[in-house]
Amino acid sequence: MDNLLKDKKISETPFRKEVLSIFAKYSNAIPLSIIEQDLEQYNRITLYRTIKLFVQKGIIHEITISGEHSNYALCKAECNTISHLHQHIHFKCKKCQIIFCVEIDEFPSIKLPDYKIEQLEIQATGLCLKCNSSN
Amino acid sequence: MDNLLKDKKISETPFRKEVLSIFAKYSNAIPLSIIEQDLEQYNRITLYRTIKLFVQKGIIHEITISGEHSNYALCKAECNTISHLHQHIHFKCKKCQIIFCVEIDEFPSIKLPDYKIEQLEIQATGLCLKCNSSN
DNA sequence: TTGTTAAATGCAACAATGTTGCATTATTAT
DNA sequence: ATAATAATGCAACATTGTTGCATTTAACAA
Repeated sequence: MDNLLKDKKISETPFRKEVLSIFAKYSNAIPLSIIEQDLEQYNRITLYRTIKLFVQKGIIHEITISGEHSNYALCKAECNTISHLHQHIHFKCKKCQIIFCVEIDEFPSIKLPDYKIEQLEIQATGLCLKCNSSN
Repeated sequence: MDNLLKDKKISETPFRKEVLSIFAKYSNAIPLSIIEQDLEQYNRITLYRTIKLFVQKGIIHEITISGEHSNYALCKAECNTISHLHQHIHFKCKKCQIIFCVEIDEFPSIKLPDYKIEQLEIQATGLCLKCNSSN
């Protein structure tokens, strides 16, 4: 985490470090509005550029859910610049509204004759661990 | 198709019928820009309201893919106002760039202990039937 | 440590996307 | 045909995202 920016060969600036620390603080995926809110030195333009760069470099990945703004979450080690391939799904809890990545043991595969499937992205909605148990 | 608007209990207007006919014309999912382009009597505001209404009424569904504008496609019969549950996945071909819904026989299920999964949405990328065979 | 170079930042200005109030027009149901 | 209701489209605005450019900062090498 500390050397993430150096590892990805991009300059370590206070702004980028602050954005990273915000991602680290949350265990779930967050929208730009949360980052904006939490940033000491907030600048809309710099934030857009930072997010774009982080996605490109495989530091974070974008989670898009219909009817919602994009959310972003830190990538695991297996991500790289070219593809964001995950052994996790994106889960949105209907009750607490929180969106997060959930690791799963058996990632499903889909058979589509004559197609070549290179990547799968799975979004699930329902009740998360916490909300499901407190029912 | 002809009675779709009446079935959903919303007024049949020339604008809505034209939007519907554009969806019918394409077999794949389309972004707003395509609809805009194809409409005789285009009005940005009315189009937004129409799309929103169609999604809400289960006439079309939104397909969101990271880094792209939303695409929309006609819903199958099994869709309703409350949930857009599909036995299909959303596929984007990396070569021809076309996004479409593909029916699949065995829709995967995911086991997540202590979670309650209510809906799954699957996006795949790769090569479509056409582009894969012409290689 | 300091100076040089290359990159990041932030302002201004703009482009695109999405929303709302309201008067007008069209559709629906009587 | 007419009254009631809903859809449309304009104006105005809000939000989201982008670009050029001058200034500042970080990285690197002397």
